[in-house]
Amino acid sequence: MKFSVKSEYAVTAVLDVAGHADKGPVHVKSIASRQSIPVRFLEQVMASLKKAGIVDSIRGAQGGYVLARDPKTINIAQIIEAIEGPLTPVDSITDSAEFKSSHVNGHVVRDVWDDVKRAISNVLNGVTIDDLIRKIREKEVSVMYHI
Amino acid sequence: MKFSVKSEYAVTAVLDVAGHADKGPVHVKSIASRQSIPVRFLEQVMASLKKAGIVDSIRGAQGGYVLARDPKTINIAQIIEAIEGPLTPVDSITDSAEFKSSHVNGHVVRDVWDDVKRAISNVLNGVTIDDLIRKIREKEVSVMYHI
DNA sequence: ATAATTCCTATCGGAATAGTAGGAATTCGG
DNA sequence: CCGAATTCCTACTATTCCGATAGGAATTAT
Repeated sequence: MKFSVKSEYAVTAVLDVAGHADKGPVHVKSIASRQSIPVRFLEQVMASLKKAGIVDSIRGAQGGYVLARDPKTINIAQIIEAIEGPLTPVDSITDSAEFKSSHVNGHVVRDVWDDVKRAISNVLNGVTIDDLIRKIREKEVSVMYHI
Repeated sequence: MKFSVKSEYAVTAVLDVAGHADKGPVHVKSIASRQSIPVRFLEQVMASLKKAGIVDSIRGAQGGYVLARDPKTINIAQIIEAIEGPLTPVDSITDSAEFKSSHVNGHVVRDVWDDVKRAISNVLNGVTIDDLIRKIREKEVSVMYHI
């Protein structure tokens, strides 16, 4: 029921990279300072994102990170899975035990849990990085006018 | 993104109590053994459920727990909130900081988070104990025929 | 060569989870 | 009225996870 800060960082970071796609590879330090994320921590996040094939890295001086795919094909579910592992890992604990499915109770409860997961999954799969980038641009424009 | 075992226990226990409503107050020990939950742990769960007004307790010998309300008016969200506190506690961490809403990024991400929470809430609020009891009865019947 | 970067791995403190434990308070049945 | 059965209250503990820090190796542009 809680979202890890790490996932939040991850999405934010991907957005940041996407938003600076024009100016060449984005390095961790600048993402970190723009988004106020601990640099050293963000490094790890980026590593996971890379392993998941969401970003690509360019090593060495003037290196950094770049989106690995079209923002339209990256959704939030993928990012979160990159960080926290499979979103529906067959629910742990009470799973192993068939002896438990003998009390129908447990089974029914787990059905509810599954419904919840499905709901989460739907939301998360329905939002792409591209969607969010657009939203951000809109907001930025409205802020400009506001000044 | 994870559900605590405690919440699972709680729902299961409420179901158990509801399912034995006829035979007078249900005591923790029998719930625990039927549902294979550590007795001492379940005690605490029941205490929370009581505090939340979901069950009532009868103390002393032959005491036990009873549903405090009509099963149709108890939904899963209420039970989980009884255990883990408010389901949407205005999202913590990045909330306090207005300095962070200056990067629009964070804001957009939190919007997604909110959508997820709303989705969870919808599912959980939409399922009552009565619903589950019915489901259980159906399954039990089908099991009977299966024998 | 040097500086800037990603990469790899280890460590750490604090919080949360899941569970255990002791014993007080209440109440029923005999 | 006694004793067994129960809830109640409070503290403790062990393990895991989370957010973060840290050291240094590998890579590469300049």
